[in-house]
Amino acid sequence: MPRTPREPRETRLRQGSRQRREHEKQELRQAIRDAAATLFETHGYEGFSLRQVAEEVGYTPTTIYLYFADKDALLFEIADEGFVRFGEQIHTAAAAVSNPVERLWAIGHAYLAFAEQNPVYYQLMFMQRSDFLLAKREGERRPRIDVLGIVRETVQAGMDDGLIRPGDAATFADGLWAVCHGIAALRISKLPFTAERASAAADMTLGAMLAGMRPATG
Amino acid sequence: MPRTPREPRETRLRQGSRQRREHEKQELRQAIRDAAATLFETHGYEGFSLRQVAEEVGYTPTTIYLYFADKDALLFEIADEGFVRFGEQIHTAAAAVSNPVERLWAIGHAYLAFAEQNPVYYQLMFMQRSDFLLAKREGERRPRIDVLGIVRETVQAGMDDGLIRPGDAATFADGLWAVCHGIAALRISKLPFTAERASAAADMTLGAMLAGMRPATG
DNA sequence: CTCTTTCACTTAACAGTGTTATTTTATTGT
DNA sequence: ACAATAAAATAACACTGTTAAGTGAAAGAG
Repeated sequence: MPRTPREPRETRLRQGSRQRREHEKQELRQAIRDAAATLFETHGYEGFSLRQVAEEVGYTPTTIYLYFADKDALLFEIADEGFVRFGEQIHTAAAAVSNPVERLWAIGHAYLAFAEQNPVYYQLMFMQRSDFLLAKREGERRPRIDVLGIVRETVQAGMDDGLIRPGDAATFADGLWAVCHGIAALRISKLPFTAERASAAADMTLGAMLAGMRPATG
Repeated sequence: MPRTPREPRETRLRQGSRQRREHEKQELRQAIRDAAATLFETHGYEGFSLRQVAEEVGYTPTTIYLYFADKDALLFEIADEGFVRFGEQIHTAAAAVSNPVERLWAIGHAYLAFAEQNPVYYQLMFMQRSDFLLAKREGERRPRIDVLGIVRETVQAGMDDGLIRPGDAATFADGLWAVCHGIAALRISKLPFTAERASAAADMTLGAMLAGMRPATG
């Protein structure tokens, strides 16, 4: 039989109560986060309001500040969820293909698919608040997502394999990112850029770029 | 001697007065427009406020509404000035080169130069309020600027000359626009995308694209 | 079981924003 | 000098994010 601590029952009760309260707090925090996410997705960046979130979740606006530092912090958490989803999709798409050039193609299309399927999130993450892209979370050092890193490594692999003309892999990666971002951004902006047109432009552009990146003796 | 009209002096005075008043009105309108433009350029899209414009120009906020329908109308006029400046720069750059492929290169660099030199305007015109791009002004039918048209025609000319692989000129144009917009947008977003890096990416990307667009037997 | 402290939450308020209806002021026409 | 007209200002509404102060209930200590 183990020795009984000094105040076994009381402390246990105390801790249980604390735990329960903490749990409830996290639950409300999650509820706010969820309400904010859906409200953001329907109303968009400009129409997103803290007060509406409070209304939706059934509390006064000031209560939000007990769980989030300010509007930006809440917005950042929404973006952060988008970043992990984005990262997963890019990663699985990249992992499915071994040939570096084909992998670049797959990454590009996964990128554009995310933008097409989550336009409001893409807008937040890469257009209105691209500063979030580099913002490090509490404690973490490196930013949440590193698409550019994956692309750069893949380009480098292609160069090593002789599939891509030698050069600065980082610059190639920048260019590929710019191409994808450009198509995604034009598609999302309310220009007469239909899904078909964007898709055609993407295939053409990525194709031309990857073709242009081939070694001279191709 | 010509016959005197019924009320020569009075009507002339009347007209003069009216003209003067109308002139003053246009002057104030212009003053508002100018103040708005500079204020917009310093404070950016999000920090741009009608009330600050009124303050700057020395009137109450409501007076602005006697000259502009609403904030959007004022913003549109600012954007519109940007569009004409942009159009001029693109046009002169395009006119300086005859070879279609070289002209595409020149247009691309003129595009990026404008974005680099007028980031706040570019942001308004092509990022935050790209809907202005298609909005037709009072009376005019077609939208203010048609970069895509120039690019498309140049691509078509390149195809006709056998310098560009046959295909859909519109899709090629879309792709080239996307590339430029992507680089400009990434550059403007506060990412660690220095001017040199953007320039290198631009040269590489446009180069690869134009190379990839060459006929097969190149 | 009572008292005190702690904590979640609300109320009230401030400083802004765009926008509208109403009222004052100045200018013009008769 | 007086009436019509146009320009500008006041006051107000409905919002926004955010902060300081107050309230009420639960938790901890004696």
